[in-house]
Amino acid sequence: MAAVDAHAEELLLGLNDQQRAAVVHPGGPLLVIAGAGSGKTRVLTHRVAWLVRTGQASLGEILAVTFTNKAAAELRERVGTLLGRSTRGLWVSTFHSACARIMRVEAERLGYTRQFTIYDADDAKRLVKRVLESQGADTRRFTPNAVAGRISEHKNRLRSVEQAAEQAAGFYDRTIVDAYRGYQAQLVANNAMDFDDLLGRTVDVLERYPEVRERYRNAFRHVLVDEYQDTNPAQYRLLQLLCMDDPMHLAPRDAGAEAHGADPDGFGPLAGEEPGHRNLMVVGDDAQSIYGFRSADIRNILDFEQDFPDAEVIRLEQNYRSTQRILDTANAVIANNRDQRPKRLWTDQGTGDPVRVRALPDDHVESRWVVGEIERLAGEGVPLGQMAVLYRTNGLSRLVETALTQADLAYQVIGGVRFFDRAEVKDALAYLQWLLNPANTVAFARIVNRPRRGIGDTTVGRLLAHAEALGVTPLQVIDEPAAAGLKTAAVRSVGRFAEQAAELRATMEAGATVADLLEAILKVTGYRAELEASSDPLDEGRVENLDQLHAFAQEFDAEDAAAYPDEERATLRPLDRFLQSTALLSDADQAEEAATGRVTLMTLHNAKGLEYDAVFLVGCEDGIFPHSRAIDAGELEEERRLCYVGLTRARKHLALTWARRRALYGPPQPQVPSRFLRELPVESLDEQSPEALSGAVQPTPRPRFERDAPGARSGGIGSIARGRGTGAGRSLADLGLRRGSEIGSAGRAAAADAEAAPTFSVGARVRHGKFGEGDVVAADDEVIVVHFDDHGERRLIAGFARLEAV
DNA sequence: TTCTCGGCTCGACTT
DNA sequence: GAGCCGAGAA
Repeated sequence: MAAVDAHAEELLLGLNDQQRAAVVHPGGPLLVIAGAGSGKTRVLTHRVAWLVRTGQASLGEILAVTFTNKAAAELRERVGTLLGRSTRGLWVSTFHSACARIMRVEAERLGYTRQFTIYDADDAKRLVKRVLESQGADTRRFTPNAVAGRISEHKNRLRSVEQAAEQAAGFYDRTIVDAYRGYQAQLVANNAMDFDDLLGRTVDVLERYPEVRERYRNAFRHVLVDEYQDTNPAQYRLLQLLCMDDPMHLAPRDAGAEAHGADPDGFGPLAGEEPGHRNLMVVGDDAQSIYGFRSADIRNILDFEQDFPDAEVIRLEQNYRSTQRILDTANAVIANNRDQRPKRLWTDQGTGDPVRVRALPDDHVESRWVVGEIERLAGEGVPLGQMAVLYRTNGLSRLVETALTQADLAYQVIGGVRFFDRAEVKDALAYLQWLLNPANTVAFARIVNRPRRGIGDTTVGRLLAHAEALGVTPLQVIDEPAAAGLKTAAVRSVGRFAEQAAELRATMEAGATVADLLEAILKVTGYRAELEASSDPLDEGRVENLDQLHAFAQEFDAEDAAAYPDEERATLRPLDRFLQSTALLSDADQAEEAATGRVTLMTLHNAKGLEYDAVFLVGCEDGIFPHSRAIDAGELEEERRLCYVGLTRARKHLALTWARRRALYGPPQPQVPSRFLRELPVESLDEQSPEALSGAVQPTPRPRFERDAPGARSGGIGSIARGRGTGAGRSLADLGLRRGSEIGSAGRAAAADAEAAPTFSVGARVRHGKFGEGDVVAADDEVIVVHFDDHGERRLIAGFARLEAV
């Protein structure tokens, strides 16, 4: 280690032994298991500052990866404070932002231009839909949403189209692979990358081009990763490529037995050895791994020592946030998980108030109770900005918002419909995207008839087909619309659009600022005028949103003009950077600091990494939390970790509520308390809580088998049973199910493999979470009865009784 | 051919 | 409550 002067020693003041050990770690792979509230951000910031101050690395040689842009900004600021100087040159960003930045430089090697567009989930879905339609797939069975999800999973596991095709068995998988192939081709043709591509293509470019790999391996002498428990296989591979010895001979996670690097193009391994710096420090908590649905792999953190030989492991187990009662509660819940690293969190913050559980008669009363408690705590001096209401799904925020409004309390909602996801904002951004990247057909299709210009789906289809046939962009087609086979009316409409596009392109080429270009779009197209002339009261809000976007663009222009010129700036326009930053902003990035004096409402996922004096966890009902689809898919451990995340956000006050009746979609339904409530340790709860738990634990008796009159109860058992009857005589075993199989995981696997999947219906009802003891579900002509076992898990206990002539 | 309207279905978490 | 589809009007 370099000489440690007194100046550097200062950085170690106030750290506990474990934190200090992590900060001064001499080098090589390091895993810091950081329990909730154990000061991991401190460790990360001090580590970066330590590396710089002891001369082990300059700022420009450090890459720090965080989970959100906001966390990145915070990290950067705190490092700046510690060092007492500018942090220019330090790479601190999300995986996606870092990859986007690399791809802006390297994209041309892979057949994209530097102006490539980043597709968000919505854009991706639209493109998937178009591909499915063009391939003649049944989009009712293969919904764009589900298919996009499967494609995303392939990509996050770094499976190429070819690899996915090799593994595909059965009609279902093959349809997915066909969609994957078509979708990927369209992305390239559109000069666009989706979120997964940002990671995957960066891995590609590093694997295929030794000189590129060498450049980035040398550039980052130290790599630090926050929230490591939520990294996916693609991110894991990226870290291998950046840090480890001979990365081309290491097997990526989940790629099967074959080692990577055998590239058909002959790129790949260097002839000689590639020694890596191996300075990889990862920080995380396996108990807080909650992004499995995004293909995060908890094995990354559980298997770190095997993956990175002679790694050092440091545990941070002292919690500086919560009272002992809150920690006991969280510890008791997470103890029900099997797959985890054992740890004992402790605190010296004192016992604290008991945790409270309340059962309320319905969702309205629940909201009012929570708001009443917020008022009470506010009266005791807890600032509103130090209180949060958390829930599993965004839909639960509405009633709490209403109650807060009635009580005249200020609040902010994080998440829900993102600002950048609003239709009018996306329209405006799509204009910008298309002006910059005319190959972007998703943006083109979005804006060509918005505002209405008399260019309908038929015309758009012809234009796109014509462009594809010629191998040109839509921009090159609209100037001669007659060539695409359009009639006079459509020709005139498209002609007007072409004139507007030409005018806007001229404005862009003349070097207009982003804000001015945006303004030109809204004016030239008549977009704003139409909204302003509208009688729809919602359109007023839309105009406001566009004004807000304009203000955002102005702010961007000002900051961008003042920024330090570097290599990236030399080759990219401000508009490029603007679109990139808007594409990668997330909900959590909008969260304002607590000091703003407003109650915060958000999902449990968005609450990761935050803390509040008082936390209310509402909607603790089976089917909501844990979510019915998670129960169905056998993802209870992840739901439990989500619960752990929620509980550990609280410093002093923690309350959990459930409603006996709740109207979520449609009329109010009776609810059952969350199974997680039963895992809370009674010793930590107040005296009223047990009552709230004993409420309705007994399963409600239900008819064992009912067959409704057609249409009497949509989604009911009757509707599932109707219309089946092919594949007679199949047993549970034929369906890949056994007595005691968990509904959903096995059922889904069976459905995926079976050629006869269209008639497979186990879980159709289960997935909606509205079934109970004694319910009957039909699988082809088999009938399966649902029972609760001792653990309260829903399982298939018996499969019998041929269902004849339904 | 485009647009509007009523009836239908379908509902997680997110870079 | 929002998005999609088909029917019918412009």
